[in-house]
Amino acid sequence: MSTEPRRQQPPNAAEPRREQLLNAADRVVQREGPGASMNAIAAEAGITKPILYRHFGDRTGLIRALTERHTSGLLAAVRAALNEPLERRDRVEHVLDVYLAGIESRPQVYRLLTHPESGDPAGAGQALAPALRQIAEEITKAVREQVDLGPDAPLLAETWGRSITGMVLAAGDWWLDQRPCPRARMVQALADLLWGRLAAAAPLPGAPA
Amino acid sequence: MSTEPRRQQPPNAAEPRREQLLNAADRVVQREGPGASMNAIAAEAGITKPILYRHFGDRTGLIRALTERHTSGLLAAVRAALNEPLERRDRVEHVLDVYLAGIESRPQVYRLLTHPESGDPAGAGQALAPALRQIAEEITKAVREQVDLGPDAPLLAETWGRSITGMVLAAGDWWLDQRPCPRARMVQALADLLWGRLAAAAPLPGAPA
DNA sequence: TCGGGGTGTTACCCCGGGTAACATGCGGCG
DNA sequence: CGCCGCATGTTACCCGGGGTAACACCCCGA
Repeated sequence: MSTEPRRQQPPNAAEPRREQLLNAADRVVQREGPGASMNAIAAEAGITKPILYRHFGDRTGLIRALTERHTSGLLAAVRAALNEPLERRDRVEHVLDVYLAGIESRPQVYRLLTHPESGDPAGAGQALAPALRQIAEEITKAVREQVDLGPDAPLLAETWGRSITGMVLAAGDWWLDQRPCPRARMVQALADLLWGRLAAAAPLPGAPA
Repeated sequence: MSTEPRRQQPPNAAEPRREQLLNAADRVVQREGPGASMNAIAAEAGITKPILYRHFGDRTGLIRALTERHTSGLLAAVRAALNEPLERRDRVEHVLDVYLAGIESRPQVYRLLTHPESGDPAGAGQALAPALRQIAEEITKAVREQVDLGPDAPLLAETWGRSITGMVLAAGDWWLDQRPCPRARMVQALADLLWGRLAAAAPLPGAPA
């Protein structure tokens, strides 16, 4: 490290240091996944650890900053899709498509977003990473505002927000890993599930009702 | 450690050592969550690390052994519920109830089961822990065998297996953390979602279709 | 000219996973 | 009886990763 001629990028004063560091972190995470070490990130930035800690406090601070950077895009896209003036089924399909397209285009970033990253002491092991929790809340809000669910509405909206997020997370993860079908078909499969196609389908000959 | 009179449990030769060690690990995990250190587990067993490594290879080996021990129960319960001779809606509710009851009764174990635990090198960051993947396969199988879905059946069954697992994971996790309602109501909310209640509900006054 | 803030370094601590090497107790067998 | 082998156990260590202390430098503005 110390023998190198200091930096590839000429000192670009226009870009604040913090951004440069995040860029470096980004590169490393793209390359090595969310488990990248602070040393590796520092090395990529051409510096040493303490500087990272000065800027971000601790590792989770860095990861959070990095996450927020990418979250905004996906979150905004999902939010916009949720409010598209379309027939409900079309709107839902659109949301699903936007989400899947988002994770498809930057898999490593997606891993970062979905990684619980935890290390929590004793207790709340959230199954949904913060970025996903925001999406869940977005869905909850949309359900609450757009659909008439009677007196149970608040509970149902919250439950469904989490549920749908978890459902799409698991399905998207598997889809990204296996690529069993084109995106459009995946969207259909998920929308069909939400539309009760499983519940409505006829039973097979030898099976129970 | 070394000053202790060696062990509480009298040497019960009938129970193979491995089981005793797993019991100790179990106790620690119940107490400290899935992040428990090997040192802590060894201490609980009244021994030191190398013995653990002799028996389980590495940490993931230990965790896997511990997981398999608990998985069988929940998995068997879910499988049985999936084949209960009931009306479909009742059967689904029963499965949901069995799952929620299972995670409710032993939260720390549940954390263990759902924790991806990863540390995977570059790539497949499975959103579903192995134990949950087994459940997903169980659901896939049930869907494939019980429901007529036409030519797309294989794809739909696999997609839905993962989807439903992820959905219930996320919802169950949140429910366990917040306890927003009794279990029976949660079961209803989830079954309603699968039955397309979101899709079928009337739109609210000011909202899009 | 002096001070202070941002940038940088080396060297260290602690902890947790994982291992090497050595000790001990005990059952079986020549 | 004596010896072997094996499981059980130990101490002491390595390594890598997060995190920090202490010190050095450069530049700019009062």
